[in-house]
Amino acid sequence: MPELPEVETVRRGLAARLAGRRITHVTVRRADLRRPLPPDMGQALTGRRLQGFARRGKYLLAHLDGGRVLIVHLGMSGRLSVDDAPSGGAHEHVVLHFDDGAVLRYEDHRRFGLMDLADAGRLEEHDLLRHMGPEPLAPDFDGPALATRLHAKDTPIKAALLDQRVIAGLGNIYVCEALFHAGLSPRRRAGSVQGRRADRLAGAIRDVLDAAIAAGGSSLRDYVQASGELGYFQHRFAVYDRADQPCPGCDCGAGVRRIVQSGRSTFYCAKRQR
DNA sequence: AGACGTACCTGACCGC
DNA sequence: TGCGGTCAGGTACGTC
Repeated sequence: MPELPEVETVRRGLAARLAGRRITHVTVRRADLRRPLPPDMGQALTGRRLQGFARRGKYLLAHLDGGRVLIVHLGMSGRLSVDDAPSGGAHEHVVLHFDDGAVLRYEDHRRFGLMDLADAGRLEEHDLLRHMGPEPLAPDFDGPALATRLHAKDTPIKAALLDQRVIAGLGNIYVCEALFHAGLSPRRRAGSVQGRRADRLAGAIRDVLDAAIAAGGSSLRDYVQASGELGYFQHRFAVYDRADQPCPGCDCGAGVRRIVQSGRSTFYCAKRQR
């Protein structure tokens, strides 16, 4: 689910509501997510103040006073929402209570998400983060930076962009959308995306992510903003989940095509994407 | 190196 | 109404 725009939207919502608040109580109802929660997590969090929220790719990073960082990944169905009373639902796995009465709930019905603790000073060396590729919204991300990552890669560009070591934060939706806006076929060899093609793709990635963040992300099944509101970028998809429908501004007779690459659905327009 | 299948887990949906 | 099959925004592993 949650790809970079959804995690970024949640990050902003949590920062606005919880930065500076102290955690007074932690309830762990299920510790077996994709990997077990750190056994000492409740103890490590209780009494700590949340200094701020950062993001690396699809990972949310909650910085605590005392120099530790709570790392959260939402997997496919993870949801972080604040201010509501705990629902007590079957998939509410972790609940944090704050000194001003706020309640942060982590729900994840598929349990593909994870949480871990790290030292702030060595965050970049953490196993989950150290192999991650560049941030597509960083100021120095551009065509040449992307071209370097793709150089000599003998795999379809679709698969390369899903690889978090190549570029951080993209998932199935935004890869499909960015390739459409760049006019590049998902089947094209990654290594052939150089020069002006790489410029176009880097720009398309940035534009799609910016637009999705501005829309509060894409709500398909599980995703909501930290406030509980839905995102609405799903109404702007050009190709994702639009098989057999016409793509915007295109007179291709066949419409959007769905194929399967490395086991995942890919949506594209065979006329406009080469 | 990379392609591919499989696994993790639950729920929604579709056809019968 | 129920059942089986398929699919889903992610990632990690083993095997060829």
